[in-house]
Amino acid sequence: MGKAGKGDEQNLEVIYIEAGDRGSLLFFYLFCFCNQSDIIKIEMLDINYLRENLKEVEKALAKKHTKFDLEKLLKLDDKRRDLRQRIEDLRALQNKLAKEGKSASRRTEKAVEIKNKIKKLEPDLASAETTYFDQAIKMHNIPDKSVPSKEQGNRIEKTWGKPPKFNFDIKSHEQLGKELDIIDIERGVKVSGTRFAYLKNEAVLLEFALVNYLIDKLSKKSFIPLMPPILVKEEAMFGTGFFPADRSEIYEVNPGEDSMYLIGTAEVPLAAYHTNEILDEKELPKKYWGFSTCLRREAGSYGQDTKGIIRVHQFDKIEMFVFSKPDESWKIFDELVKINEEIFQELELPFRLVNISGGELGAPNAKKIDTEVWIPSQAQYRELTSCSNDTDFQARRLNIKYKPQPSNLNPQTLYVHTLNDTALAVGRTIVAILENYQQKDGSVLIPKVLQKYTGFKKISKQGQKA
RNA sequence: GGAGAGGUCGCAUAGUGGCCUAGUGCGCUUGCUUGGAAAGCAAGUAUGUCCGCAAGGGCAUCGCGGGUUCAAAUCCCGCCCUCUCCGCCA
Repeated sequence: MGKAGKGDEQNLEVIYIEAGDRGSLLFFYLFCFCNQSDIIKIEMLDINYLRENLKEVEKALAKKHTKFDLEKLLKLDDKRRDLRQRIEDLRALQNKLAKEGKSASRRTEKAVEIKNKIKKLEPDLASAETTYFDQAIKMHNIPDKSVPSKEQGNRIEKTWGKPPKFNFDIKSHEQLGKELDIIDIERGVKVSGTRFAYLKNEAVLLEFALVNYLIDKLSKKSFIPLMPPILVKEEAMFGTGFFPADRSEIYEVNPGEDSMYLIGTAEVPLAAYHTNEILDEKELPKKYWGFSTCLRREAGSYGQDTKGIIRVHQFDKIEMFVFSKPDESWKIFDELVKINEEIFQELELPFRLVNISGGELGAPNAKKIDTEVWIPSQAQYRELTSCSNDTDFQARRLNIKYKPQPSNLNPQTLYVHTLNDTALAVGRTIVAILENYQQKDGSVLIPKVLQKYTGFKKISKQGQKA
């Protein structure tokens, strides 16, 4: 139910329609109110940490493209804290009186007075919570020290391999796809509209070969395989940070009826897998990989990548997702990037690692390393995979914790850290293979590591397998 | 799509306005006992937040949110979720 919808036009519209259907404006207000108070309980950020490290946090957030008024946030916190304390004191008194009064079994003037005082203060607290929440929800994760600022821009951390040299006029993947009869964009558009395509013949086999190659690879690294649902509830979208920020990217199914959302990445159901759980420390880090079809509206990207299948509404992806202890997450981050490197080294595709600057970092990310692979027809490196450490940002919203083992006297639960990393964006990898492995005669060789999975070594014009 | 049932501590259950500061059983932890184990016995067994050096204490949470009341797990309203049966179906 419109949980993350506060201040979101699209969502308000949905609510309004529903309210109209039932012909009640009152319903509309009730609906909105329930909306917020439900999630308002989530502590989206560590306000005490922020309070104690204000300067540091300010400095880190300055790397970002958005400005944050931390002073205001702290003031709003002070206000709700104060009101909460006053109400709690009154309640303590009320509870005491109720206990004393049970024998008397009758109302006293003092009890009524306290009751009324509380009733008067409660709306104030509710609005203070709401104001605080509205401010807090806009906060981004705090970028790591190693993240370049917006001004510095993305930083290339490493380059591997060299772009291939061709002694003939190269073709783009859409050209190759059409001539080899393995990618059918025209009919994709006919059936589903722009940014849809059919894979056909060897491209289909190549897709499954890539997937199988990766399953083998990840199985050796003790990841737990998951086939997640691709339709999720709003809580999952909110918890992973896609709502409210990237709402326009998400397909909604039967608005107002089912209000389900199609995932743009398996990250969403993988992250939400442990929602509201306290994990056993001994099991951490918990590493998963999930295969899913991903659906994205690509709203506002009209001019970009209009040709080919680099940017489409639907594609398949294998995503790695890790729940870790806070002090291990950066080590795991490096391990994940290492896997990205290994994969492209084995596929023998030239790539570079890019440390994404604060200017482009998503709200949940503390750091992000993209792996960009050389795309010959564009004569540039393009993003194929993306590894992020979201630290406790998602864990807070999804309420995923663990209890530290050395059960000292007062073992408090802590939020886990979450990391997500594309293991394989199947469509874009096919693009990279087609273009980098193309031959003068218009055929395409298959990377050695994949040949045992495809069963053929070459895709050629007649559709003959070599 | 039609008809019903239900959501209480990790699990299972009790609880229909104040003896609930949520009982009991199981599980788990620790201790006693033992050559060791089992059994037995004893104690403990949630989360959040606030105050406090700590010990400890306040408040909230019985699916969620409102309402009634001096007092709500319990009564009223709305919502969410789960399950069962019938129908349809890969």
